[in-house]
Amino acid sequence: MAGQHTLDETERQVQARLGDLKIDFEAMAVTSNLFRAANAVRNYLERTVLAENDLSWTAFVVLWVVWIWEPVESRVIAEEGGFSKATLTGVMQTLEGRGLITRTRSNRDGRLVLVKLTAKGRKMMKQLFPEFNKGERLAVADLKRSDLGSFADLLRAVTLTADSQKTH
Amino acid sequence: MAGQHTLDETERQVQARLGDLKIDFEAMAVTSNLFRAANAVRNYLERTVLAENDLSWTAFVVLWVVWIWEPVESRVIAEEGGFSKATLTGVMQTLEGRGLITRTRSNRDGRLVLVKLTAKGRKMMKQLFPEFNKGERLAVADLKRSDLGSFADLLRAVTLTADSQKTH
DNA sequence: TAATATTCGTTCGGGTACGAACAGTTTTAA
DNA sequence: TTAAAACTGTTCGTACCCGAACGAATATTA
Repeated sequence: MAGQHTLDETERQVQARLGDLKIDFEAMAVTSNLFRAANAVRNYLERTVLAENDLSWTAFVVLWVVWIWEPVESRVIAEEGGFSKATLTGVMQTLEGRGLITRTRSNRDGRLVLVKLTAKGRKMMKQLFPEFNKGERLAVADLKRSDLGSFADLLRAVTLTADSQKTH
Repeated sequence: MAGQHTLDETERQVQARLGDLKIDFEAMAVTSNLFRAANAVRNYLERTVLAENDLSWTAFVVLWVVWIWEPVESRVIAEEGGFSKATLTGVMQTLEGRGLITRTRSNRDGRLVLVKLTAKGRKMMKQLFPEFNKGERLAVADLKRSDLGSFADLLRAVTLTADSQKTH
């Protein structure tokens, strides 16, 4: 997945196809590398820690959000995890079938569904999350420790900007 | 999708569930924000520029790689785009059906498939890519221009580290 | 040369992933 | 109070998305 072509070569090819149209290559490099990085980390964690527990990435995110904030409403899980309600319904059906979470309709507001972990789900997360975090640590192991904070800030800024565009 | 809970609050909840087990919260923040950012940018671009041309994210990536490097072998597209060969086959069938790409078996090596853009595909990319790049520029518009280079470098470093773990 | 191993793209099965349409619930307005 | 509007989670249809198994082609080895 590490692009085998150099950045310079790519820029030349783009310009050859667009004449002298102005392209923001720095922005292009950021988004391109953003997806390479996210994919690489995700694939790595899916193939190691998560595969051992037979969990997909999304299933893990759902379990994580519920683990931290239970009891939690479906809409919060979708928003926190960054996927649609439709996706969430399917994933939660799988997780409920495996006895890892429970869903109950709220008494206070009949539209809401409250999600909790079962004892089995809680036990799994207590063992799984520390291993997952070890994987996260490995993924950033080659970065300078002092860069991590500002790195996270840059990523947060991108998220805010992109999300704000969404509504306009 | 912007997490409505503060980072501090999340850390407290994690520690409450794990006792004094050591967790690398900085690594956690980086990977968590990495996925929020990638998702936010992807959703934004899919709903605006790509939706106008009825293209999925993956379909666009395939078209982009072919546009730049045609004629190009399937395996290169998969590697460059960061998805599996199985995924690629399906997406290319769709794109071929829409008359945007062509696939021909290589004479030199009968295992390889060479992919090219049709005139229609080329015309689409020439109009589409500049718009897509405008979206990329907007996504990083709130970052300091001088930070973009090092930001891309950090992302590249994460990719390299995660990919190298893959083989071990 | 002939058996073996490797590489490539496809197929298959199962699990995401989304927007749109929907039914049920609650809130808002008149 | 009732009609309209807003909100929540599910279903539906379609398109990804992956690992594993596969068949065909090429490379390697003896």
